Amino acid sequence: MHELFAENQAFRANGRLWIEGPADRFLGIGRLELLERIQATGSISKAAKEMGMSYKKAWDLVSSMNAQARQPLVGAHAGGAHGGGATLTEAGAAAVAEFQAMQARFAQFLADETTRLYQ
Amino acid sequence: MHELFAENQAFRANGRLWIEGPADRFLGIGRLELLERIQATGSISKAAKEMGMSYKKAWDLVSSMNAQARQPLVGAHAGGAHGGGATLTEAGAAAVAEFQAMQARFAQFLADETTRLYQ
DNA sequence: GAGCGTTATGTTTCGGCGAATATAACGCTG
DNA sequence: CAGCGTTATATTCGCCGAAACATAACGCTC
Repeated sequence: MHELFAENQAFRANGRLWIEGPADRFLGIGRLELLERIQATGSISKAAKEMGMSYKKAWDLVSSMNAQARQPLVGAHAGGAHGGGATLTEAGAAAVAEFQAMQARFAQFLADETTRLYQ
Repeated sequence: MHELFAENQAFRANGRLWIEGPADRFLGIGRLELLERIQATGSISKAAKEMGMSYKKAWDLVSSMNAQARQPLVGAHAGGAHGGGATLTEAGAAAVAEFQAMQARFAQFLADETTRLYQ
């Protein structure tokens, strides 16, 4: 394949990976990062702000994930001590861990394919 | 992970794969199909029509690929016997073959990951 | 009970990308 | 030399998905 490319060896394999259900996307790289930041901040709105995403969009994503999973991945409540908050459920933490592992295997796949481009 | 999903086992790993250069995407599943159809029909406009794509978009894609490759992947000429036409160059045929192989490995990766979701 | 920051949800606005349209040139055929 | 189907390229139009905006409710604190 390297024979095909213009001089500099800056070509590489890249891609996107996700898990999808019958109706909708379930988990992808963006949703993963959102879950990670909800875990870190204890808040959907803080997580959204960190990612430069509107609260509404973040909430829609959380809603989609919770609707598709057998158990909700995120637990949230309005009002109270600091206005409310959100936390990852046990199921949410498990989903994060498993999709991180899947992402890691995908990164290795992409690295292998990039290597193969030049061998 | 299966513990997480709602009843029916309709969840699966899915994704997109492509080769990118320093400035732009070089080859993806859409560009691959376009090249295959150019090879089959001998025409950019026929290939575009088969894919429900405007000629302009198809031509832009061909132009992008030709610009990034050391040798053009598609040779085209206007006028003549049947108005003109386009064919895959030797480099184009090689690119198609190699990216098809990469796609096949990716399909296997996705199948493995989908299996893993339920094991 | 007023204030705060959050969750929760609907409505409106906007920008970018693809689609559609337009035009020219090419070179064989009849 | 008129006609055809194609390549080649610029410009305009339209739509849809994302972003922005708006509003309500919640429950703790002071």
